[in-house]
Amino acid sequence: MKLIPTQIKTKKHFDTFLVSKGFKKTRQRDIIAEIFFNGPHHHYRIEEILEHARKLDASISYATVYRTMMMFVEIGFAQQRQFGKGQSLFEVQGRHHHDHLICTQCKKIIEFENETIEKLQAQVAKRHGFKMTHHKMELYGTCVSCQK
Amino acid sequence: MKLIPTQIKTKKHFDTFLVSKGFKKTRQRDIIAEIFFNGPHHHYRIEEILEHARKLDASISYATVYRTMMMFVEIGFAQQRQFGKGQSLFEVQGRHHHDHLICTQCKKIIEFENETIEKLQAQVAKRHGFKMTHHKMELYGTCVSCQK
DNA sequence: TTGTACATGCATATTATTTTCAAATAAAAT
DNA sequence: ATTTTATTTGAAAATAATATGCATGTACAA
Ligand SMILES: [Mn+2]
Ligand SMILES: [Mn+2]
Ligand SMILES: [Zn+2]
Ligand SMILES: [Zn+2]
Repeated sequence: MKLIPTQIKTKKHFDTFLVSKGFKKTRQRDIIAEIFFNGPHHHYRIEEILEHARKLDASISYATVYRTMMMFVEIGFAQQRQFGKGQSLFEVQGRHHHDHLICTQCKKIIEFENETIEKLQAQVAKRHGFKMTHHKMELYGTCVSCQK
Repeated sequence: MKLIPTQIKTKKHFDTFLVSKGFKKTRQRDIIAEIFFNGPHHHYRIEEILEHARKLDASISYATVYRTMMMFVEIGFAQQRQFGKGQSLFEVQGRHHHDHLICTQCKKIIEFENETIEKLQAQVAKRHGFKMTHHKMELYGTCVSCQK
């Protein structure tokens, strides 16, 4: 069993993708990709990308951010996640698989990996005859700072 | 460490609850509770309850089913779940804790428990200083029959 | 019975997402 | 550089799920 280390998707990859598939490089896509791929954290709402984008170009619309994020997902450059209710969050594709710890108070998100749990999940699926494609594991609670 | 076996909530409990809290016993609540607590499976959409309810009383409204299900959740008689997108599913509260295997093809839901995974999840949370309140674990894939 | 607070049904509001379409524009063709 | 064209955009509207306001109806206590 070998693991091909999945390449982390970057803005440069996206630029290349656009050209190679005959899509157009636009000011809007450039700004959105810059924020999404090189921004300070890993879990963006469409609204947050929009806010940041508008600081660079006040005319950018929600629809364009929406469509660009959907394109990222479509072409495998982003993962779309739903934690609880509320809006979807998007994160860059290609980093190591991980799950999430979520503070219900301050909404802080901590990523973690646990190989043992992953193996047990695969076992459970197999035991029920499932061909597992993916899973979702979220641990909810209060983070250290919110406990004070 | 002892476990007080949580009592499975029943329609009878609900009837008692209504009386004890001064809420009214109505034809609508009776029908909805009957379907929810004594129906043939464990994961109901509001729309499904509504359909069944209307066979017994054609005038029952979506709003009433909605509010009744919300009441069940509010008073701890139901759990509300969101698998992927789409509508919420509701299941009776008080059965043993479990997680879910979901067939992405036929939407079949299989429940499972895995004590080892639960312990490891608690460990992960603790290691990050989290006071974990609950978690969500869903394994997605194709079930036996859908693999043929 | 009758009074009244609670519950219901209908309509409408919210929230997040998705699509439509005329106008704008990137990139190819002159 | 100018024209052509197909793609992309922004604004608005459509959709989908959830949630609420309000006039009317009803359970149930008096
Ligand atoms: Mn993440
Ligand atoms: Mn279940
Ligand atoms: Zn916190
Ligand atoms: Zn299936």
